Amino acid sequence: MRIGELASHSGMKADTVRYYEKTGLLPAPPRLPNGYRDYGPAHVERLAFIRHCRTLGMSLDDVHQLLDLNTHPEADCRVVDQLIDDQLAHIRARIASLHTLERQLRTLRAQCRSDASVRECGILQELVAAAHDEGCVCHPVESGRSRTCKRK
Amino acid sequence: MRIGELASHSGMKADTVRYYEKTGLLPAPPRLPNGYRDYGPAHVERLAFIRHCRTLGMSLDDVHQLLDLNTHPEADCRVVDQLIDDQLAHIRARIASLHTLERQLRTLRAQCRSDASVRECGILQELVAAAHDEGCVCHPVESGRSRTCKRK
DNA sequence: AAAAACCTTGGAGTCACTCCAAGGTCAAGT
DNA sequence: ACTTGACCTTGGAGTGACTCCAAGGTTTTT
Repeated sequence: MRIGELASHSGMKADTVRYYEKTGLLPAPPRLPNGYRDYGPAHVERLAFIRHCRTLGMSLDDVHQLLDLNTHPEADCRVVDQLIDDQLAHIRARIASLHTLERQLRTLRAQCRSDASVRECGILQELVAAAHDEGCVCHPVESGRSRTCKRK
Repeated sequence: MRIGELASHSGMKADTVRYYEKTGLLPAPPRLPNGYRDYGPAHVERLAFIRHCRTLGMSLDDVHQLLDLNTHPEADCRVVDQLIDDQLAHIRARIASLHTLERQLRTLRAQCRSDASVRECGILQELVAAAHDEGCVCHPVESGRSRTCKRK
């Protein structure tokens, strides 16, 4: 099996496969007489494993760890456990911060009348006001009273 | 105002400020006789604008566009509008995919008994099963009947 | 026989910084 | 006067996870 076939079989580019080989994630396969890489079922499987972990958001470092664990089956399962827990915590934090961001942008978006020129655009005025440190709609101060971006 | 003062005032590193200058986002300031950069209020303001946009998740390219728009106040406000809309769509897509991911990892995490060795770890078995293309708990096939990762 | 589609390598580019080395400058303390 | 330490300068390399390119070799298809 040549690299292109392996790649398309796994839904990645040949470049990516070569990159994984370079970083040691995928072992170098034997070569055909013409120098082409010649992959077998073990490579397909390992690549599928990597891809699956990647779709779960793991870093290549994480995947590397898991693959190493596979060769030390006597090790403690809690390592795997912890890795997944860390991943989950990371993702939950990201979701929370994206929710905040979405709320901020929604507020900002509501400032625009769309038929105006940039000069009068509520969004830009807000953004500039933020630069003046005057408070803005997207980052309101909870305890303060001046919640708008309009100056003074 | 020297670069360190400007940076700490804006909550970034001096390196970042120099990087912004190199990429043309922040205009190069005059220099003091000793060669140090000498910043004024205009730089503080522009940097605050950049920082605010960055906390809203915009790319430096986006920020660049907005800063350019500021110098063409007769342009159509819809450009700004569209930029924010794109940002919002982007963020919502990310949130959705992270939610999916979280569900997948939660399912995967539930496979582990924690007191076992790696050899018996449900998580690793699932991940390996995925590599066998056998279906797995984290990526169930909706219409199929074999929903578990156990072989056969 | 020619063209298209593959393969090889090495290296550069992406994004938004971050860090480092090697050196220059300046104010405060001993 | 001297040293320490904190700042500043430049250029360049490193990060993650690829992606793209050039320049060449090989295989398959037309």
